[in-house]
Amino acid sequence: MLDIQLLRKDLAGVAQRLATRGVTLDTARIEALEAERKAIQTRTQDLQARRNQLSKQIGMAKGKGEDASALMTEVNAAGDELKASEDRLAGIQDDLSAQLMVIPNLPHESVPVGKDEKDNAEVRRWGEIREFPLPPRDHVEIGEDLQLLDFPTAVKIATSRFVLMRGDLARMHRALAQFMLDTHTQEHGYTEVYVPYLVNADSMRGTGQLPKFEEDLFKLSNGMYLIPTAEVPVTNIVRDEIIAAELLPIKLVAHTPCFRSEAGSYGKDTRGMIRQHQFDKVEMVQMVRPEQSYAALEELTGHAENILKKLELPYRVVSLCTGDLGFSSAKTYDLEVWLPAQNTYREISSCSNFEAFQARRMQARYRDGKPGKPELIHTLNGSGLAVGRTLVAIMENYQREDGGIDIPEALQPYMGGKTRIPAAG
RNA sequence: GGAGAGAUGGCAGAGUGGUCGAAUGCGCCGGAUUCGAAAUCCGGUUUACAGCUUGCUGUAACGGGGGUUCGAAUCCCCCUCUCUCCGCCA
Repeated sequence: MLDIQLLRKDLAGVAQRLATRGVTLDTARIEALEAERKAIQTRTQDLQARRNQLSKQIGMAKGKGEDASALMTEVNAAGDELKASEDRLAGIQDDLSAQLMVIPNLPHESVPVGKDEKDNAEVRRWGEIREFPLPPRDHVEIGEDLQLLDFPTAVKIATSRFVLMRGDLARMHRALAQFMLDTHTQEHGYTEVYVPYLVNADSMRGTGQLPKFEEDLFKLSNGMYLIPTAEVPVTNIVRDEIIAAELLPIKLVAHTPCFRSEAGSYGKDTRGMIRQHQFDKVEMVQMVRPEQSYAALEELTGHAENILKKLELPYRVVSLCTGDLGFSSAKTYDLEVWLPAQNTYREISSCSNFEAFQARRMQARYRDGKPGKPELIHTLNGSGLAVGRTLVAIMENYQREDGGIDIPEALQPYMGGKTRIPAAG
């Protein structure tokens, strides 16, 4: 959520910055609503003040045993107008806040201006792309040949966009999550948290999934939602809290399943594990002082990169352009891992600074100990990493000509010392 | 699932229709005392929003929503959550 004060002060400027995201702000409507709000609110508060004053006098008069009927007549006379004024004000404020809730964040000045993913700016590359003597096979072929990856059975149990893993592949999937968690907690200073996988609507509003993106979520019959990312439960830990300044920055990491309806992605990535309704992810979240959030974004992105480096997977870092930025984000770096079978880089992590956008929705603030009002914190998060896609990347980059898969050295301790998933015999 | 109790400020906990944003205690901040500290004493200490002379004034908020009333923390209705006992259960 944007700061309403900013919209009042510089509506044209806000509209201009939103235009770089391809969003058109109905400034005339907002201006009209805001003008009416101001008039009605002032009027309402004056009427309330008058009523309070008279009611207090009635109380005092009755306390002294005096007749208060004249006062009561007076306060009754203004009753209808007050009620109408209050109702009108509530209506306008609901309308304004509903509009405010669907306005995306303003891009940071360092974000490249562009229309869509084609305008994203590559920041750096890391790692050497392996040469294959024969055309590299994709993870589906590799996994199915090994009989460790099974899509038809998952479809039978559930529906499409689910997967069943067996044996060493299921184990490597688990090992990856453990490896990531250990790295972030032991080397990067994060505290591991275990969180609910179902959340309420308030939490979804807090991080920005609601009200605008309900169709992307799985909603349960009791009104709760399956989390699309650990960002939701983890970030909402600080909702409605005032944090002591010395506790910042807060750095949390969680491993959770993620559930996405993938509405609107029909026909996209239908093959394999790239786009699933259910996938695991290790997510880093930071809550920081505002002046530190951009340094924190670089740091957090580096933490995600570290995982790829340890696994020796080639990747590149991309700064999303204004048109490709997520709803709540002010700036996002995507990490894209090399997938040899697709002969391209594919997103494996997304690291974002939300500035105060989520904090304002969540009323997540901190206090310095200095006098004055508590201030909104800044929130960040990033995948560290998407576990399923990391598994895909390993399968494809570490595939052997005999059909087996080498296990990256960093992962071997988590696989009981095994160095390879052997070819099917 | 059955029975009961409850939800008030950072915490504990009073308050059952009127000058209550809310006693008291703890905590926290400032000051006094002290060589310094503890103890003690004094003062301060919620948040959001609005208006304008930016420091004041006003409005709202006692789990959430609705209602009664001139006036609601207090009365009524609905919802949510928490706790205790019993049952069931990973």
